[in-house]
Amino acid sequence: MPYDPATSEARWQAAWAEAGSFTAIRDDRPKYYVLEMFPYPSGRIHMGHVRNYTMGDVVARFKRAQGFSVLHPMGWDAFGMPAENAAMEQGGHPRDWTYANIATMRDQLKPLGLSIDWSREFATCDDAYVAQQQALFLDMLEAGLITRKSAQVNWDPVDMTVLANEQVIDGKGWRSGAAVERRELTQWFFKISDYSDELLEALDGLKGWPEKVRLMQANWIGRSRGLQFSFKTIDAPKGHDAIEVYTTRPDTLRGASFVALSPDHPLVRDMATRADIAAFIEECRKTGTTEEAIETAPKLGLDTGLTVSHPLDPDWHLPVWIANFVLMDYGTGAIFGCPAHDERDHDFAVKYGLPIRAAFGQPGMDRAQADALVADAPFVPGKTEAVTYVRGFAGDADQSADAAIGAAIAHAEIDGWGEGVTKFRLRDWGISRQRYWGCPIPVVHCDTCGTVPEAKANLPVLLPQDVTFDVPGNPLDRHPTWRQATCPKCGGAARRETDTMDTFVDSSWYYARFTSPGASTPTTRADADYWMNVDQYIGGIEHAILHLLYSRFFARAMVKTGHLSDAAKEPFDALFTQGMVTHEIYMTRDDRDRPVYHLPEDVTDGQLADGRAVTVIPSAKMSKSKKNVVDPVNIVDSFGADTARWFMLSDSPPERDVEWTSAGAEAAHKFLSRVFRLAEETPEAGGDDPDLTRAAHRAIADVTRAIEGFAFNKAVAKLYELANAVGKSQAGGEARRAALRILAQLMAPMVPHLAEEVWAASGGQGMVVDARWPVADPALLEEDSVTLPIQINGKRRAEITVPKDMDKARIEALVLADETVQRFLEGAAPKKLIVVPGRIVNVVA
RNA sequence: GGGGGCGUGGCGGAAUGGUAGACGCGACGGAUUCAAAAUCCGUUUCAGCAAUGAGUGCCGGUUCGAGUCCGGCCGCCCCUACCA
Repeated sequence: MPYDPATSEARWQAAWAEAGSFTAIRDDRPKYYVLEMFPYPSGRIHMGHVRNYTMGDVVARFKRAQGFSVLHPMGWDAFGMPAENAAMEQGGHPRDWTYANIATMRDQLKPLGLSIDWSREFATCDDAYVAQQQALFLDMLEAGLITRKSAQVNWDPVDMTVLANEQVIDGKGWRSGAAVERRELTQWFFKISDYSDELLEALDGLKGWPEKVRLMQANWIGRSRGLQFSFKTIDAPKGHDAIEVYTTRPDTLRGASFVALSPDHPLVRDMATRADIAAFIEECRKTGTTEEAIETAPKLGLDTGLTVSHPLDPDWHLPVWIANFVLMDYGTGAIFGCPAHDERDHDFAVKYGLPIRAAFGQPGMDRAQADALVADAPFVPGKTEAVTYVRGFAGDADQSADAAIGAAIAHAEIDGWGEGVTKFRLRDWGISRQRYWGCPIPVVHCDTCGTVPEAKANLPVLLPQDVTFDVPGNPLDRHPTWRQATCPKCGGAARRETDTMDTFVDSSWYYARFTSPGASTPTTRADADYWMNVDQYIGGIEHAILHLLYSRFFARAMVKTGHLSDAAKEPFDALFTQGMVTHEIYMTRDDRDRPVYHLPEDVTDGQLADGRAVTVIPSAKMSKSKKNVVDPVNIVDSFGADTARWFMLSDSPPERDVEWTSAGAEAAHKFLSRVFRLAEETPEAGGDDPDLTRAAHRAIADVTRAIEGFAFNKAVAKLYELANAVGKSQAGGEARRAALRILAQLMAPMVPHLAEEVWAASGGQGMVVDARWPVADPALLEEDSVTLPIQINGKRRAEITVPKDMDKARIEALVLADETVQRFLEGAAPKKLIVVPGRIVNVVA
């Protein structure tokens, strides 16, 4: 019987489903919760999904075999823009589009044979999920975790919608192409910044997370210590007696040469009646918000004519400028410029002819030398380096910047003109979206009572079905009746909030919902307490910051609102970030020399069907635009799921990118066919083979260690070795079948269907999915004799094979008697002889 | 600018400070076949017929011994950024 994954994989999947093998149940086994980041239902699964879910499946099946009660669920991150875009482009309704996509993708995912408890499946757009997310929102609102405030947004005047930063391209809306405006809107915010310090401090405890991700989060939270103080203004408009500034470098205060305000600063706004200032603000607005634009934008400034007095010397007056590089939403929107020790300030001072005065110089420099040092370029040494202050005001002249900053803050606090402040880069999380396809924010606006939370009894607030997308703007806004509501407080007429929630909200607590997906509250504590935390979370590095940070915040919010216990405030014990699936890119050029890309399946040996040669561009992430995509469905159809799974795990370490090649896929399939044949064709003759038994137990130890260390590529290599050992062995009958059963068990987490075939063919009891993970016999791991390499002066020159417990003295004697050693020693005695038992011998001549 | 990571055969990649290149791909040779596919058996870091020599981006250091540890360069990749 040939290896026929098409029929056998479906058969085993049915058998597992029948047995309920993957239904997660609370019992007295230790629990293990494996979770892969759930997919967006875009319409088709891609190779990245296959890799992600295969890795999770290896862990889930492995832990299950080791006796854990495993929770391994799947769901859909189902709200979001693409559904609305599809409705706009092709008509139809976002809901229909989404659920149709989910059905398609579920059908594509199931043939992969993942050990998922499908009974827990949900989509974040399900009414039940919306209901509980809204309940959670109300609880958070009550707990003081949510606020409503005015914020600047990117507004697309044509589509009449708010755009995310990444949807603004060159200052234009990505869809409409219209120039994006900045608008002030009142928005809902989660008060994540209340947790800045805690979210930062707790990173240290996340031992199971990659260092890199913890660092990225720490940088994102961005804690800094500095001095906040004000400059007294002279002749400023009413209400602006002082300009508040924040600085992390108060030690350079006496090197200040100007004060600069953000174009959005309140003082600037109040002065916008002046034509030159209004024009300047307009000019700054025009500079795009894209990275390139910011990077290449020249420093622009406008002298307001105002002056301020220096806090250390009231007679010292500094000019007040408006500068395009000062951000309103960091610090106070105003800075003092110290050109001597800041690159931007230096550029600015040179351009506008402002003085450049050094606060410090190289150790030992005097004031003139220090000023000369900074004339052409700023002097910005590390904060721990010793420098000499030539315009200092606190602490010794010779000290590090760190010491001087501390002294400056202390000085300002004692004198009473400033205070030490810790600031964070992390800002509150704005969740209002002026879109239809998201979770409605469950509040109403009442003329009498103001903004009022919807009553829990009235949840869920569901989206209306009768909407169209043929006109720009939010369909909820223009719906004839949906907005009409009753105020839960006074019973009067009220208007429903038409903003929906950012889809990051949906994915910030789905892991908790999986512990009791049908509950009529967000979670049930017994289930959440049993299953949380997620023991192993697996997903892409692209979610290193936002999704994971929001989830950490949400877990804390759920603790505060009683939906999780304190132990779950860090929801993910261990995190693994897997690499991408890449493929070569095949390109030709059209008659106007524009690139034309070709699908891998249309290219054979570097040629198209019509014989034209393609240019091969090095591997990159699979993307539709480059056409370097391989559809998992095609692979599963032609080779079977196990081949796709095996390939995804072999070759490259899981955290690195893996390049999909057709040769590799064929090789994987060839190997699996060979394993299948080995199991089918077990000869009865031959009897025992102690070497094979040893190889099997060696493999148990190695594969177990490799899987535990997320080194799936190494586990695969060890399985090749065991399969090769079986193939070469003369063992027959039960001895051979015993080795094959071990092979089946060890391969089961990776290629579960084939493993069942091999298990059944070699006399395994029941299904391998229910077999307990094998344990290596320590006695079989020990070799009787060892081969010791002999190094002479660190170079390997010979080797000896000795019984494994031979004592050092006898080994030394054997080494010295060795022909090669004698030749190198030329009769002399060795200077030194190092014997590392069981490992190596080194002769120092 | 800031932060992080990585440099090992033709390729993907192995290697608790202890035989560099496991395992796989590719290539080459052979068996089988009328022939091919499939399969099986070999060889495959480089130079050399060989003995042997060289070899983990470059330079230096620590060590009996360095791909691995330390210092300095070079190159590539990723993230992040006018954050005061």
